[in-house]
Amino acid sequence: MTTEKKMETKGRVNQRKRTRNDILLAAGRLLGEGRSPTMDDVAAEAMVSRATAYRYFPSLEALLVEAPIHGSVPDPAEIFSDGTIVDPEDRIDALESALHDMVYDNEIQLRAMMLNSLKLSLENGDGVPVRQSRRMGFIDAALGPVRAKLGKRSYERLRAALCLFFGPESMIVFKDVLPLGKDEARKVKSWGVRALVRAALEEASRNGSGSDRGKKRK
Amino acid sequence: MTTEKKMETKGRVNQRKRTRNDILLAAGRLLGEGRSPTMDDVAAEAMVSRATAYRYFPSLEALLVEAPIHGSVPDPAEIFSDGTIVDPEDRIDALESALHDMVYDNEIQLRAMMLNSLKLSLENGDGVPVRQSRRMGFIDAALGPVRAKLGKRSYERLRAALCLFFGPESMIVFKDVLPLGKDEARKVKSWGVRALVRAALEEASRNGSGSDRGKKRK
DNA sequence: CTTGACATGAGACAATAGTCTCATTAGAAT
DNA sequence: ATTCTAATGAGACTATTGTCTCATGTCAAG
Repeated sequence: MTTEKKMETKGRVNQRKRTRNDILLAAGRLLGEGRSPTMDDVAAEAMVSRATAYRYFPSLEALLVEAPIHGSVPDPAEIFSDGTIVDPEDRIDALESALHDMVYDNEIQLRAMMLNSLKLSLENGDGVPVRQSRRMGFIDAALGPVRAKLGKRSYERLRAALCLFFGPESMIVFKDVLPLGKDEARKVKSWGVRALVRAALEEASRNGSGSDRGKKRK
Repeated sequence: MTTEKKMETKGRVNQRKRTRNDILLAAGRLLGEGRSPTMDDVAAEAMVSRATAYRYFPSLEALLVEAPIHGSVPDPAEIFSDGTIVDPEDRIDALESALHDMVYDNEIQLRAMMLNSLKLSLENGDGVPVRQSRRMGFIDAALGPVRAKLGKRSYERLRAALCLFFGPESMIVFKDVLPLGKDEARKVKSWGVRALVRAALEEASRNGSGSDRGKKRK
């Protein structure tokens, strides 16, 4: 306990980084082939022993969940670099459109990722897994210009609601439950995210301009 | 192959029914305690051998998926039977509140159900599984009074968007991705579904009262 | 009541997940 | 270059899933 130095920058850092990355790449490669690899498979593909793989990842699912998505992930900084899109609704809609294509292009990997994440959560039922996701950053980038207008609580509420529309989970709902095709799903999401942004902005302008005054009457 | 008579009504039907039910009840009991039981656990709880459990269910997951939902599944006809709640936003919100509790009370079963559905969709990648879900009927019941005001396309768009908020998938997003607690998730969803209903109604009243005229300018 | 088909129990078996120990290799500091 | 130690490899070990076989018990038709 007393020797609790920073293990992140201790020892042979580069070697560790390389090994960890090799394992993730190997897992991504196998997942990209549509397989459901075992830990032995991944270790062999990464030319690493199974024990080493377990030294870097606590479980097979934890590893697979972190495995990289192939297919280009759009860079929000790129979408909004030129200030051509200024209207908040349009910005959110443009982001949604880009992510919509990404999600449907990588449907199989994303389904595999969600499956592994669910397995993980069912195995250790106590803790919360907390899946990696970049969607919050994307939404922040799109909403940046109006963030100040909303107040913290209102902004976070909007962002959380938008998360329901952006992730691969929405694809599951639309495709497996409703079911709706890709284009129809896009229309629904476009309408929904625009309505939410509009509602948040209208509320803010009604209650006062800036900060958190007038939280909500309910 | 030729002796492919109806196995459903052959042999000791009652015994089979009782055994199957005992296993399901045992699984539900263990699940209700928040555990993630193994097949041995369920078999022991049902006072049945593991082999028998596998005779009735092809896998542990298949069993858990069919395990009974605890907590009463709210009956939309019951929630809205007395016309006390008339405002559309309030009706949707009341429905959401009831389903919210149901989803969080049965988290493990629902996660198991989603996991199973994902597995099926990945195994036979061609067909669409189409998961069973009652949420459409619930939403119809809550939205009934205003359905005529919206026009078919607008109504279906609203209903599809609301589906993102109502299902267990929203719990996944809020709990595993954001992460947000149960009460915070409830607030976000309450705000979101209200905003969507309001937006749909405002659009309708702006474009003309009844049917489908003025679909959308975009 | 007897009997035969059916349901079940008991347990072996292989595959995989995950843990642990100990020996070996190889990076980095000197 | 040598040396120390962090990183790795190899493999034993337990637990669980899912399959299979065979013996045993029990329901129900006659």
